[in-house]
Amino acid sequence: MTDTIEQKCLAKGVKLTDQRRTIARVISESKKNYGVSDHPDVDELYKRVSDIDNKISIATVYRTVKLFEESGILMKHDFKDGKARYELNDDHNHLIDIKTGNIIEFTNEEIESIQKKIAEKHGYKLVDSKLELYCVKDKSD
Amino acid sequence: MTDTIEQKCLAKGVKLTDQRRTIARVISESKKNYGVSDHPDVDELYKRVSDIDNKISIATVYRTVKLFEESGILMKHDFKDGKARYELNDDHNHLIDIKTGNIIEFTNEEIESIQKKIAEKHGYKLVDSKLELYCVKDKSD
DNA sequence: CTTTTGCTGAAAAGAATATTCAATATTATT
DNA sequence: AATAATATTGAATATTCTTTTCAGCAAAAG
Repeated sequence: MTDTIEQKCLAKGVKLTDQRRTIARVISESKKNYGVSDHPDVDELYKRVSDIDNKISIATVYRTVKLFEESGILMKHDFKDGKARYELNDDHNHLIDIKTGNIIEFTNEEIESIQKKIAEKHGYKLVDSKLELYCVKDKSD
Repeated sequence: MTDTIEQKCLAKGVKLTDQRRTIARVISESKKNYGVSDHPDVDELYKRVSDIDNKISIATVYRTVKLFEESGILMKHDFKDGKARYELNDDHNHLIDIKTGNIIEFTNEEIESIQKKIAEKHGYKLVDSKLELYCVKDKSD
């Protein structure tokens, strides 16, 4: 689960070209460089990618995030603002401040285990999940 | 929580015109008429609305679902297929079969209570949440 | 009843994403 | 290594979904 995108591509048989490797690198490093709650949309990814290689087209960025998403490497989010946002699919959840748009990431084993049980109860196997908590700052602070 | 859309609009001060009432009715009745897992997109809503009143424009459908969503009456979903889908905001969750697209609805009090606790732990109050389980049929059946 | 405000339909505009196509790069086959 | 087959890319165009503009109509306020 702590594999790099490159390792995940190898494991899933997704071919990595120079462009894809650059895009993968930008996504991998987005947290490191831009803070914990960084969820770049395609346009933002394109900007960051262009800083490294300005020959890469936005069409390739779209094609690549789609490819990575379909391979289960990336997770696509909406967060109610209309644009797709991408990040590594490492099974964490999001708490979204609906006033400010600020995003806090969290994981919770208890919820994960209940999710699995619910899937099983319906005759399914859980492959992936998405949990978003839309919140406002608590009065009592 | 079992109010009709009309009652919710009244409670929230959203004015109901004939067109909005028709759209509200179509959304309210979508489950009844089309099955439990019915999550119409705007185009589908427009078709159903047109069957009742073919003078209503698609612009009004877009305006109305946006209005209802912003008032917290409707919930907007994505389900990884790129188009917005709307349904009454009654706090249930979704299990999505990633092979067939079939959707099963469920609620779980245990998860709800953990969600509230997580929000509180971060100094927030939970307003709304969205949980999606992406699954495949279990081999053992 | 007149004025103001808001809603609507039709069309146009806008934004996000997907696709076409010729050029280039990669891989497989001799 | 040379050639043939296949896949990927950039640029431009097309498509899809959604929003906005604007003139006419309806509702509410004065």
